[in-house]
Amino acid sequence: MTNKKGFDRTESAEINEKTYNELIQVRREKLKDLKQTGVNPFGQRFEFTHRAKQLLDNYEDYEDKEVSLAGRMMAKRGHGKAGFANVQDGTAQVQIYSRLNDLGEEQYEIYKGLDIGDIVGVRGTLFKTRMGEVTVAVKELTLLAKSLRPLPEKWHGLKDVDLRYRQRYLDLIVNPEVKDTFVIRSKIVRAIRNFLVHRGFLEVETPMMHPIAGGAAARPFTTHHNALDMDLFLRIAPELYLKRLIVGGFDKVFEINRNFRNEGISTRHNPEFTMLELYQAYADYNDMMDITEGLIASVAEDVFGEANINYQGQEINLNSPWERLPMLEAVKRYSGLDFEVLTNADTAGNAVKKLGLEVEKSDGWGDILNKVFEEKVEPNLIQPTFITDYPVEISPLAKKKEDQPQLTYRFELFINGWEMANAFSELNDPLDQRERFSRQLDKRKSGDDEAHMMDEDYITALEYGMPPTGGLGIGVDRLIMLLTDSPSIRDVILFPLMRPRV
RNA sequence: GGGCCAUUAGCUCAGUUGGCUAGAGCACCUGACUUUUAAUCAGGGUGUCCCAGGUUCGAGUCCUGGAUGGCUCACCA
Repeated sequence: MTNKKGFDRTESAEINEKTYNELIQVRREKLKDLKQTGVNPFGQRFEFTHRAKQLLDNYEDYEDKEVSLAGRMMAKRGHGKAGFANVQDGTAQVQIYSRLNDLGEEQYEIYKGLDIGDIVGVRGTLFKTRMGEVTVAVKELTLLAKSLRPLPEKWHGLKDVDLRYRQRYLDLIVNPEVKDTFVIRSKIVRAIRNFLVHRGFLEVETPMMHPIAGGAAARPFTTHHNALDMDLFLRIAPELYLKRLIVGGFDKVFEINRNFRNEGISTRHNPEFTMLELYQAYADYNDMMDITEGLIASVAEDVFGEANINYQGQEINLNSPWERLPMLEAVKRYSGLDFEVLTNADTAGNAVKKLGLEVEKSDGWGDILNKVFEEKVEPNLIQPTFITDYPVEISPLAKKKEDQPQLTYRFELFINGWEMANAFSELNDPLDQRERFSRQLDKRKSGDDEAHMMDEDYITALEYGMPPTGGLGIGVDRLIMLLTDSPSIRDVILFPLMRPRV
């Protein structure tokens, strides 16, 4: 502010300053004072000997020894010529005790001027107070970064969910359980990787920008490449690229990465979400059930030490084996309708209308079956359940069953009523695949903009020959919600999509 | 997109049937206090009551429209 040459910047800064509220202005004044006394409010690298959690957990090892640590000041209690404060680093909070006698006039003045939120480095000896709290008696204090804005309230934390998502860094600073959730998220993803790598799967990365959005029924985001003057889609699934790799001779591959779907937002849907997909040559959907069961139970064991979990008050037992229930049987069990008798779209449609469900003219037998399933069966599938043998109309990439060609070797896994995984014996007949894509194109023409596009390049790959293959997709965010007992997908995504603030 | 709900100080929240100059705690400022811990004690209120209209002598409060968010339904994993 004293720089005469920077006239414009100085002036606008001063105008801005007037609009800041008092709390921010006070901190800016302190910043100015610090600079004037020759203290750099935004310091350099600080070498510390310990992290807070180490000191708390192993107090006996460090008692009366000199330690140093760095972190953010989260609370401050003054006592005249001495004071306590809490410093929070990446591991925990530890108390520090600063006395005028130990620090000297100059440093103690700096300490007194510190605000909650400031980032400091301290060096001193470790002791326990009368009340038994592990504390660093500070000998030397270094300001590493001045904080110019007040933190949210110390006792209630930050509750406004809008602010929590938009300013996740504040959420992480003041709500410790949020940090825990994301640490667990990282552990879960690592456990998945370990599980698969140990079983010989190769992690690969396939394109996120697709000329044709395929591998799922969903509306894509569109974008544009300028140099090629080409429209592209953000991927809705990596499936077709991973199967090209199976054609190419990678027998076991997986990818954990983002998919993008241009659809509604809810507590279980974010436009970008993390998907695990894996493919294993010479395997089928039964093998995929074994892998799914093993993977989820083992991840829970790895991260929590047990496979019994509680989600929002609901006990869920992830120990294998899980029920494997053909869709036709599931529908019979929960709706009373027998689709082995209702063998065409008309009779099935009439029966379903009696249940109060709406049927479109374009719906085939399989679409109608699926509607009944979603409406009557899904909400009942709380404990892990594999629903097997999906109708061919809604499974354009799955191999038909040899004995029941209206069905496919496909399953979905349901836990807590949610679809958690989707898998099938992959369709490797290029002629059948072309036929399926054509049916999807018909659906597109009749207004279904989630139906599959024709992918000639993928069919060409199949024409070179793809071994019989089992493929599996698991919604990683939902798995994490379940395992961390989080009610909203936004609680397990660091920066969920939000409308920008005006 | 539909329905319901919310929006008041930096944060967490009160605010009655429409009625004085809009409140509390934390945070912040001044002073006291050298083992406190939601430190304490004395003093200080820092505000576009989400926005724009309207009704009224008078609106944080009632009405209309809008913004943002939450829940929920629809679509989807």
